[in-house]
Amino acid sequence: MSKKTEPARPEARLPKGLFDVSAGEIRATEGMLAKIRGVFESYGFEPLGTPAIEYSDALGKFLPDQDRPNEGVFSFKDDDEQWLSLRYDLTAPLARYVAENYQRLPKPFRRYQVGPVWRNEKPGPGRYRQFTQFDADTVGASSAAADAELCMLAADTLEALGVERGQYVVKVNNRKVLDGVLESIDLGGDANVGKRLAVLRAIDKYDRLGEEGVRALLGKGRKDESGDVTKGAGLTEKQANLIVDYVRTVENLRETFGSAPIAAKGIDELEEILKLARAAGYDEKRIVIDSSVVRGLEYYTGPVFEAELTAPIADDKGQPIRLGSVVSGGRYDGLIERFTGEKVPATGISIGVSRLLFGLQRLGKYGESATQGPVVVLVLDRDRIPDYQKMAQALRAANIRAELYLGEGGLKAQMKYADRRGAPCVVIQGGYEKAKGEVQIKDLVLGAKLTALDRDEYLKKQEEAQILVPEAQLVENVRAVLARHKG
RNA sequence: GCCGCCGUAGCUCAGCUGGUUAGAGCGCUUGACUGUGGAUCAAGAGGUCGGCGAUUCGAAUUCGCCCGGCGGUACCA
Repeated sequence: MSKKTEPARPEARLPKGLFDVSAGEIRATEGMLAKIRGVFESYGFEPLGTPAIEYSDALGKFLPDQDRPNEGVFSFKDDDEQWLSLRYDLTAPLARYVAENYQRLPKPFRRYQVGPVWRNEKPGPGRYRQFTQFDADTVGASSAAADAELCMLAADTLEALGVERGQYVVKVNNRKVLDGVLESIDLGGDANVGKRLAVLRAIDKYDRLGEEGVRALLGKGRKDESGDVTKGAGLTEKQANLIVDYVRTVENLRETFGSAPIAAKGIDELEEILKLARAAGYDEKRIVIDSSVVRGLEYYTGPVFEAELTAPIADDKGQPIRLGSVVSGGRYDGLIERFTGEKVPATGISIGVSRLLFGLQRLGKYGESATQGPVVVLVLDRDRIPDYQKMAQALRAANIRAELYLGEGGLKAQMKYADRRGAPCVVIQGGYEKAKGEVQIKDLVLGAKLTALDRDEYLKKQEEAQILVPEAQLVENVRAVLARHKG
């Protein structure tokens, strides 16, 4: 009876697709967010915050027939048996916000927003169940100028983050053109919804699969390297040819498809966006028309855009990585109408912050610069902790990151701790120094450079990295050490 | 979801066709060592061999199912 049953212990583990964020990553991300924010602010967008949780039906992911939300969103019921969901993007909450506050808002309403979003999907390479988006949207403007401006914003933002011209491209297309093309191969009408979606998905994969892959998807279907089969759209060869021709070239769009009124409208809009961008100095290396851009199938109604890094990116083993788009967006004129019944034009872009950061780091734009740790005040005499605390406080008062060693270890352990924290130097005051009213300041950065062969020599040299100063001059001497190792 | 590859210590891996108490390097803790990071030396901690079941006298090793990871693919607001 002496042996009690082990208490059931939870396993310390992280749900898949979610990640802890280290100090270095947080610093890198925050630096990046600050730059993005700066650009967005300069365009006049105002910040907005909305909660992570919304009613599922407001997000538009409620399945009325099944009485529960879409599987792709994390959902749960509140006390009133109402379905709530974690937001899966920042656009749906914006639509809700605008609809709810419509009378109060200046129109056009232009806001930016940054925050985590969640998707309950299988995680993959560069694909998580929580990730950060940084959005800018203009609500209440139907003009192509609003769309053009977002493309320019995307370009400016990437450049502000250090992506050079030629290392990125903003690609623009228009859903109306796509609709017109589909119509011109007799895929209009309700009967062809399935086929239309299949064709759009195939077009979207042109980048990755090339002409051959797309052709397979348009026709009978495609088998990938692992042997998995994707069903094709079942188009005739003639239809498929037209689609492939369309995707392959942006020339002669009007001649080929202009007879369809929707397509003509879309082409007008595309040309207008391009004209505005060119007038503002954004050339064809930065903003281009790309017929293969499709984007989300559910709500985009006109122009769609995406930006990608064109510079080659490789993983640790040197294998090239297909990063995908780092900015995406488009016009969604029907999203607010869902709530109000009134048509409100809107257009926006979304930066995939996590993915972009990954890409930037791969391109060497954003090293996780190991930030300098705090100055550590060592504890030699336990009963003199108040004195040590005072020294740490004096350093803080002088705007120097400093901490008292709070562990239990001996001097050696404390040195090791300071080393690991990346401390530039430590402050030491034992009985000898105290007696003379002095402190030792040991320069750890310099000390590390003096690693000699044998112990005696090492210890001797170590002393060179250590200065003895009057206690009253602690702050200025620490500051001198810090200055020595800046940058 | 589908297809493929992989699961042995904190990390990287070894363990031949089944055969005593499962190993190495790195890392970690302690000491040699003084009131001082590194190096060296010594000692130590750390493993349900992913889990369950089957075959067998005997399974880390063979087979089945499950779980997890990676990659591809599908879906993707």
